[in-house]
Amino acid sequence: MNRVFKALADPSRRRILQLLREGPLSAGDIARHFDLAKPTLSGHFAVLREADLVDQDRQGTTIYYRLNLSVLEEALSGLMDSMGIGQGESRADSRAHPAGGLGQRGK
Amino acid sequence: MNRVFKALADPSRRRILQLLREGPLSAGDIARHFDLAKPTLSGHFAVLREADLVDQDRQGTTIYYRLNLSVLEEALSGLMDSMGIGQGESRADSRAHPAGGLGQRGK
DNA sequence: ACTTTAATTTGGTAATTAGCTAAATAGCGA
DNA sequence: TCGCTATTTAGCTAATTACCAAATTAAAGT
Repeated sequence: MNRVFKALADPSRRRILQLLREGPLSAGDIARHFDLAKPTLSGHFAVLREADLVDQDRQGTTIYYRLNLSVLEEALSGLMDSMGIGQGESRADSRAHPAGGLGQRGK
Repeated sequence: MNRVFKALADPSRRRILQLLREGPLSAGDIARHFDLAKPTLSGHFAVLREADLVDQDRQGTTIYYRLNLSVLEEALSGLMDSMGIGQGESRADSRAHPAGGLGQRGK
């Protein structure tokens, strides 16, 4: 879980996860979206894999990465719970935050 | 927003935010919960302040830190949206994640 | 066996980070 | 002003990180 937040700390890695949201992509496909050398990207993939945020899946000579959404969800959900975000009768007199914060979002 | 995720990458800092959830605490109060030197904690406070995750409020000789929940909420919410978490008809054939993910949580 | 293509591993550098001790600053009360 | 308490700033080190170019591995096709 710490690894997940460490992984999320880098903008390139967050970007990779976003790209993967539409479906699996090969390392090369992803690389095309960045201005970084492939080894650099490869390093980012390794971090994401170690955080279990993506799964690898070799197919011939190309390797596909697939988003592991549940791990991300769990980490985020865990943090939110530990912070009392989500449904938490806004604890603490920390100058109550108006409204329209998180909670139940979207349609 | 990048600063927020960078700030969240460190476990001590996440812990500080959690402590602050119950209400404002002085630097010393917080320090008591850790096995770290005060200057080290002070550094963490600075990171949290720069990410705007906490506000400072001097009162005499002691400085109180107060959680800025809305900034955290916005960052998390932003990431979730960009990832399609929350209400997103689980896009991508990425082996649909069973159920009970995030979404609308809590009572 | 050789070549090509896709991606990773290796090895190295510069920048950042987390931690420390010691010194400085800030407010307050005697 | 002196001294006390609370916290930060300064200065340093060790570890980690992001990046790259060059070399290596892996899978296929010729």
